[in-house]
Amino acid sequence: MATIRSIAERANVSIATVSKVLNGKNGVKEETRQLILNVAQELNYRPNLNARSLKSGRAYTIGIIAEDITVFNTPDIIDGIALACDRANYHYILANLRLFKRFGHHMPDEATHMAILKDAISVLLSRQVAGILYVGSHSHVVNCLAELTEVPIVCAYCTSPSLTSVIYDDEKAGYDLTECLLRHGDTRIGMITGPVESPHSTNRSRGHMRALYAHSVPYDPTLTLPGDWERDSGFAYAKTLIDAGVTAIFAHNDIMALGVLDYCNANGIDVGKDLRLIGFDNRDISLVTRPRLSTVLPPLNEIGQTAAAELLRILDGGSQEAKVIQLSCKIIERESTLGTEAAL
Amino acid sequence: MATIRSIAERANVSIATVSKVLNGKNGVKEETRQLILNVAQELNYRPNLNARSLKSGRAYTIGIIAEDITVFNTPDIIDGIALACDRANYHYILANLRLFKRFGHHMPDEATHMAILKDAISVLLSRQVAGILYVGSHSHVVNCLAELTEVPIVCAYCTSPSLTSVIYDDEKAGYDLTECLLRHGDTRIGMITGPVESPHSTNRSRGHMRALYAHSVPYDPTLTLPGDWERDSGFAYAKTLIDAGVTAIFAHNDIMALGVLDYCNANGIDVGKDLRLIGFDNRDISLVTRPRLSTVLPPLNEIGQTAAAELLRILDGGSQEAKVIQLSCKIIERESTLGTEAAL
DNA sequence: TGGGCGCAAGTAAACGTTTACCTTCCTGCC
DNA sequence: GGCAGGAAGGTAAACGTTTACTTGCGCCCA
Repeated sequence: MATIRSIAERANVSIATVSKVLNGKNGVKEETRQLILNVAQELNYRPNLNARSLKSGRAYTIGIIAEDITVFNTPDIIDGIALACDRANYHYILANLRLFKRFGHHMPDEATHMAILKDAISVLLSRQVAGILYVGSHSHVVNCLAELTEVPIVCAYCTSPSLTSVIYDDEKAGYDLTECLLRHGDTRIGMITGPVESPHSTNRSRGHMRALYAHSVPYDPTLTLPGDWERDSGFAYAKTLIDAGVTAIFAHNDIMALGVLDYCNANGIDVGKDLRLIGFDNRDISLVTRPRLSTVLPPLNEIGQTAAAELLRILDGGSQEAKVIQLSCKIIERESTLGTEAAL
Repeated sequence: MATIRSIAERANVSIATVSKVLNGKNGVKEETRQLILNVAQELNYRPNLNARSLKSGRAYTIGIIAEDITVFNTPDIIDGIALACDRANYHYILANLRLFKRFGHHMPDEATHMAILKDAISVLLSRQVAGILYVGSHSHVVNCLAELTEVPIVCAYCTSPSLTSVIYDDEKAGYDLTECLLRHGDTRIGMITGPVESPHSTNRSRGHMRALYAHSVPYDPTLTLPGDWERDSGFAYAKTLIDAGVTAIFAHNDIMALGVLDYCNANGIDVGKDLRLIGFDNRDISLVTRPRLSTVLPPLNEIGQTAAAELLRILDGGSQEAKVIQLSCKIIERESTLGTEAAL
C-alpha cells in the first residue's frame, strides 16, 4: 500500500508537503502540487482513514443504530441518511440490532434492550464516530443512554425527551386524511387504531378528532376501536363498524385495512363505493389489493435525510438543544376511496 | 476519553502491561490483571479501534457494497451478513450504491456503474477493510474491478467468473417446482420468464425442462414466453397461455404472477382449481392476493451468512480459489396451487 | 545595504495502540 | 555459591497521518 511517505520519497519532497497537498492546504507551489498529485495517482495512493482520524481526532464518521434493518420502513430511512452523508462527505457505520429478527414483535425487556444497545454504542464509539443516529421506534431506552454517551445522538422515526428527533406528523396525517374523507361526504367515520399505548395511534386519533371538530362534525367515540396492527383485528372490527353504520374506515395501518377489505369482499360490500377505506404506511401490498388501497405515505427518506442533516449540524458546532422535527405525510388516494372507475 | 496510558498511570504499571491484559495475553500476574481490568472499567475505557488497526494492521472489518439497500431482497442478505460478522467478532462497514434509487430499473451504463463502484471500493479500502462483500445482481462490473482491488471480494446474490459467489439455485428451484406441479397432475405448464438475457430465467427454465424430461413429459416451447418482470406482461401472457390450454403457470416472479391473477379474476378462472399458479420471490404481496399465491422463497439470509462466512474463511488464510456456492430455495404452496379449501 | 516580510518547504512530535526486546528478580539445582 | 531459566513487568519504536514550528530564500522598501 502506498503511503504519504512513499509519495514523498518518489517526489523528493517532505511528507509534510505531501500532506498539505492532499488536504488542499495552500503554501505549496502549483508545480510541486501537480507533481505530488501525479505521483499519488501513479502509486494508486489511498489515505489511511484510520491514521488520519487517529491523529486529527476528526473522523467524519457517524454511526447508525438500526433496530432492525429488515423491518419494512428501515431501509428507506437509512437510504436517506446515506444520501445526506454522501452529500456532506461523511461516512457512516451501520450497527444492526436485529431486534425483530431476534425477538419478533414482542420486544425484549428493557434491560436486555439496553444491554444490546450499549454494546452497539460501545462498538461505534470504539470506532470514533462523531455522532449517532438511532433508527427505530423504541426510543425510551435510547434516552437512558444518552447521558452516558459522549457524542450527540439524534433519533429518526421516534422521539426521545432529551434528544433531537425527526418523525412524521401523525396528528397532521390524521387531520388531513379525515378532511379528505369529509370532502367525500363521510360523516360517520370508523377508526381502527393500534394498541392504546401507541403514540402513533394517539396522535392520529387526535388529528382525526380535531378535523371533525373543525368541520363541526360530532365525534362518536364508539366508532374508534383499538386493533393490534394485525389483519385479523381489521377483519373483526370491520363488522362492528359497518354494523354501526359508518361510511368510511380509517385503519391505522395497511395490514388492518387488508382485514377490513377481506370482510367487505366476503360480504359483498363494494369498497370505494359503499364504503371508503384508507390505510397507513403505503406498503407494497396496498397496490395489489382489489380495489387498490388508499393509504398514507410517511416521508421515510426525508426523515433519514433530515435526521442526518440535523446531526451533522450539531457536529458542526450548532446548537444541541433538543427539538422535535415533524415532517408531513402524503395521502395517496386509490380505488378504495375514489371508487373503481375514477381511479382507472 | 480514557486511553491505555491513563489506565497505566492510575494502576501504576506500564502501558505494555495494560495492553497485554486488554488483549488477553499471559505473562501478567492475576492480581495485576484484575487491578487493570478494574481500573479500565472504572474509567469506562474503550479501545480506539482506529489506533489498534493502524498499529497491528488487522482491523477485523469487512466492507459491504450493496447495489441498493431499498431493493426488497437486500436487507435480508445484509442481515445475514451482520449475523455472521457478529458471530465472528468482525465489524462491517456498509456502502450503499443507491443504484435503483438513482437510475431506476434501467441500470446506468457500465462506465458509470464502474465509476460508482470504484468510489465505494476506494472509501472502503481507505478504511482498511480486510475484504469486501458485493450484494446485488449486476456482477459483471465487479469482476472487472476484482484485479485492481488488493483485498478479496465475495459476491452475494450474483456470480462473477473469477470470484467466489453465493447464490440460490435457480435450476433446482425450477426443477423442484415443476415436479411439484407434475404431482398435481399438470402436464401442460406455461412459463412466463424474465427477459431472455436474465440468467435467473435461463436457469429456472433449464430446471423446468429437466424435470419434464425426467418425468417423460414433452416440453412445448410455445408455452414459454418472455416477460419483463412487470405485472402487465403477466396479464398479457396469461391469456395466450390459457388459450393454449395450460393447466398451470409458473411466473418467474410474484409481480408477473399478480398479472396472471388479474386476468384470471377478470375472466372467471378459478385459480387453485381450474389453473394452478406459482410465482417466485415470496414477496409480501404473495400473502395478500386472493387466492394466496404459491411462490418460491430464496434463502436470502443464508446467502448473506454463507457469503460472509466464506469471506472470513479466506481472510483467515483459507483457499482463495473461486467457487460458486448454490443454496436451495423453498417452495411455499398456498391457495393458488392447493386450492382454496385445502389451504385454509 | 540591510531589516523585515512572506512564501515554499522541511522537521519533528504527537495521536493510541502493539510488540519485539530488555531488565529484574525469584526459584531451584548442581 | 553460582548460574540457568522463567515469570513479571518495563522500554521504546513503529503504524500513517496531521500540524505547530522552523528554516531558507528572494524581494521590497526605507
